[in-house]
Amino acid sequence: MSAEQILKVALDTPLRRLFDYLPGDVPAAVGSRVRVPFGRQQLVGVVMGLAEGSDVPVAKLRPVTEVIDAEPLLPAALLGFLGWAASYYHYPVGAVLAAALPKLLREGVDAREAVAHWHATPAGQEALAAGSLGRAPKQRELLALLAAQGPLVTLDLAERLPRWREASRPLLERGLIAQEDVVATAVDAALPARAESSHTLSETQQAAFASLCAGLGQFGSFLLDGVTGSGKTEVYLRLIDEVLARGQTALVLCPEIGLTPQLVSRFRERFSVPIAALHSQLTDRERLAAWRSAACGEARIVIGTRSAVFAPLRDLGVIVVDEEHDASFKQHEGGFRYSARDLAVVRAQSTGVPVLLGSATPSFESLHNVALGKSVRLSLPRRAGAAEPPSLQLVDMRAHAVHRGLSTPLAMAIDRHLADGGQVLVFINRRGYAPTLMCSGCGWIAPCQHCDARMTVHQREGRLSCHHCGADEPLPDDCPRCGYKVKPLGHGTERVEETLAERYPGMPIVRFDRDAVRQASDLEAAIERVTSGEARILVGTQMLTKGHHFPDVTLVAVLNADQSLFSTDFRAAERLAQTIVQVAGRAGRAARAGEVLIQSEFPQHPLLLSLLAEGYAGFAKQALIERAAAGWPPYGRLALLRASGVKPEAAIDFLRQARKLAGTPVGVTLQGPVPAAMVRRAGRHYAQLLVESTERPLLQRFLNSWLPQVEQLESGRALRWALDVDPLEVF
DNA sequence: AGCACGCCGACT
DNA sequence: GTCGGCGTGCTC
Repeated sequence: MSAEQILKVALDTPLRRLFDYLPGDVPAAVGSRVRVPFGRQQLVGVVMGLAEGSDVPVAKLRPVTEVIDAEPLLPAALLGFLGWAASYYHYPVGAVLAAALPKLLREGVDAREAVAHWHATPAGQEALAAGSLGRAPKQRELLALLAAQGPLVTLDLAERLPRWREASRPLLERGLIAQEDVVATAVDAALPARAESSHTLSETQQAAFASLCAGLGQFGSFLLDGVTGSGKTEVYLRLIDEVLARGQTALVLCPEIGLTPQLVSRFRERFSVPIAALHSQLTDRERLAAWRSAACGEARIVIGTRSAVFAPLRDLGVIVVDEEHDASFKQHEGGFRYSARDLAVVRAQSTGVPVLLGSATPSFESLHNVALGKSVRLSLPRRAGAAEPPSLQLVDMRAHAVHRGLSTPLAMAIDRHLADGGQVLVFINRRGYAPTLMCSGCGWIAPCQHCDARMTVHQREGRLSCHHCGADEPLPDDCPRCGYKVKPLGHGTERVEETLAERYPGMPIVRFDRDAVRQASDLEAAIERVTSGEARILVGTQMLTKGHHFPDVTLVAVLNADQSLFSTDFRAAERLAQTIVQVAGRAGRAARAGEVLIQSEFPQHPLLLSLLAEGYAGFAKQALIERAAAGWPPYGRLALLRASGVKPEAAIDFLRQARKLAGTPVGVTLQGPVPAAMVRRAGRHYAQLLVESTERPLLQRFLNSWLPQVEQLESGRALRWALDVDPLEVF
């Protein structure tokens, strides 16, 4: 053992460096949490490394207060992965660790489950032998039980001796029994029984499954490209069963399971092993329990949203990312901005296990990786059973009368499908009654006081609300400028629901949007109304494009496809195509073929034409050629420096100085700074500076040298700024 | 980020 | 006469 070692500790501060500490009385291992003095406070940090010396003068070093974990909390592999994530996203490693750990662990609670064990003390044994406690039968019974069979855990006691807790108190006080916290150690799970499945795999499912099985035990990236209803989940389940049989565990990432408990219940039905679910609706205690369960090897499957990519599974054997195209895998605000999908691939690579990305509408990144040979594409082209794929058709809104947002052909199609007993799904990506409130006299439009945005009309609530900052005010009757009557302009889900209710009196309608569906139970109730056949018309937003199948829906109507057609963002077309294909996939699961009508003012738009003519794959091929020509991702690599300040010019000024610091780097282009698409949001002024490169290493090298300088800028102190590596949106 | 210290207005 | 506003400076 060498001379005293210096501990390199990661702390949850915005400072992008480690802090050096002298060891305390107890040695600390890399990966363990320590409590350390930091200024005037005590913080919990993680030991990232041990060193012989320190660049900091010895006099400034302080000893750690306490070593919290006797064994490393984070195994070396996970710690290395987190460190990689910190460097790739240029975010302080201490803050990355904080994002990866449950709050209670961040605060220093024991990472291991302490289970109370009760036993009879020698004094208790004597008292029992002496026959005392004659007048306290309950106490005597408890003492006898513990003397004969102890130590027993709380759970066992509760089972064997109801109301034992009361009896335990006097015994405890008199020292006749004692309680000892025993910490649960690693669980060595027995190999589970093979899961039974009533499904027979189709030929293509079988082929995909076979390829995946052959890939187990080593890194490999697979794209499971299957249309809605083609049975992707069944392939996941089979693969995971295989992994479990090898004594390994599985990590499944999916978008927003809080609102979609179906996936978790499907896993629970299939597998007998413990499953931990990690999502945003857990309490701190539940999150800690799930984390512990994964860490000790008890949970064999972890299913979770974005942040579950950091879950500490033991013997990880496979990572599955369901709906990998989904934007919710990218954290794009707040602190640590990362892509859980991309990190899943990195984690799989460093762990040496396969990663399976599934989607009916793969992200362009994933398609590109297939083209580069970095990923293997497994296609499930056919729907399970005999169902026909839905037919997509455009409705030219300029060529037909449009009444309250519904064109005549669309309205007639709805009539027809309802008359035939089908269900109709109406998709409009806008909640509220109308996106605008306008004065019919002077043209005044209700603005948000804090954003460069219009207030959305919520008629039923009688409110105006801003969907960007949450501002909320009463709905006025008259124009505040000229006093003339105001009226809602445009259509949202609430208004479409009203229109349909008037057109089809008595026809039950369900609305799916954030206003109508606030929690999981609302969603389940709404889905139940649809699947039971009670509801005939579904109106909703994005919420309708995710996860749920409505087999009796025979018509899908897309009301406003045009919004994204002319967006300045390079990813808008990809998004629109994914949305249309996903919502179209909700229909016609059963014997009846689904019909999909898309209203557009621009039916000649190349994007829509290629999507209709060649489907998502053909559209993607075309759009990828355009991306390549423009140098956008996945061909180029981006980072976006965003800044916001209360003063209008502060953000731009800061970014100008940041750009000046950059000089003229090789292989890297800077664009801007420019005001953000929405300059003012929630009272702050936003601007951004785009950094582009054709090569990821060049971009990384530049950021490594540039960011420390940006950090030193005086002008950055008074405002908020953040770097977004691989941003999803660049407007 | 916290959490100090540090100098100028309205209150018991 | 104090309580407290948030400006700037530091944290191994």
